[in-house]
Amino acid sequence: MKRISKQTFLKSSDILAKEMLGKTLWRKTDFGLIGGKITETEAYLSKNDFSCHASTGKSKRNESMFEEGGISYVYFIYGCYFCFNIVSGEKDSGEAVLIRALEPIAGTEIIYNFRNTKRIMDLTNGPGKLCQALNIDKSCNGINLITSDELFISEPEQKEDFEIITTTRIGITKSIDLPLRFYIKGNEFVSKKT
DNA sequence: TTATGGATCTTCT
DNA sequence: GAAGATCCATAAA
Repeated sequence: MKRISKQTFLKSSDILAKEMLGKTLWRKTDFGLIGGKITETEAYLSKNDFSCHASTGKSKRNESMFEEGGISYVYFIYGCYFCFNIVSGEKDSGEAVLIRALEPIAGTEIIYNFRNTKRIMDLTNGPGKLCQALNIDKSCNGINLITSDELFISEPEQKEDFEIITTTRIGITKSIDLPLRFYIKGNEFVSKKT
């Protein structure tokens, strides 16, 4: 399978967020390889975006967000869940793309091991859910998504055309008016429509 | 079918 | 000590 070039990840997060739609996210587990098509993303910008974790400066928690594009940023939230981000832009810019939803395309039976639901729709349609589904935790923070075999991204097997819906982000309390959430039109594996 | 609140931990103030 | 880029069970209508 064909990996994404490093140049792609060096773009700014609002552009990268749209380009990640339709790409495939892979995760190696003890039970086999899991793959999913990225159906929903959100961009977090380095400037004038106060809901971005990097907006308050570098800290122990968000330091991998300041790496250069192509590194993973995983953090723990609300006491129970992880969220998975792809760092974008140049080193020290402090921006990232949050992956909010996937469509399972490989190793679906393995995902059922990690997720306690029977409905395929509920396996990966949310940031916390897809981290459970792919067994992503804090140990996945700071992984190089271009070179790693544990966690990486590839071009889809078949190119397909789809329309991108642009809307506002979910679950934040600052900079809520910015149109930085993107998803594939008509796809059922998104966390929320409209 | 929609609305609400609890779970539960890391980080920063 | 409080807030947070969430999820799910339970309650109400």
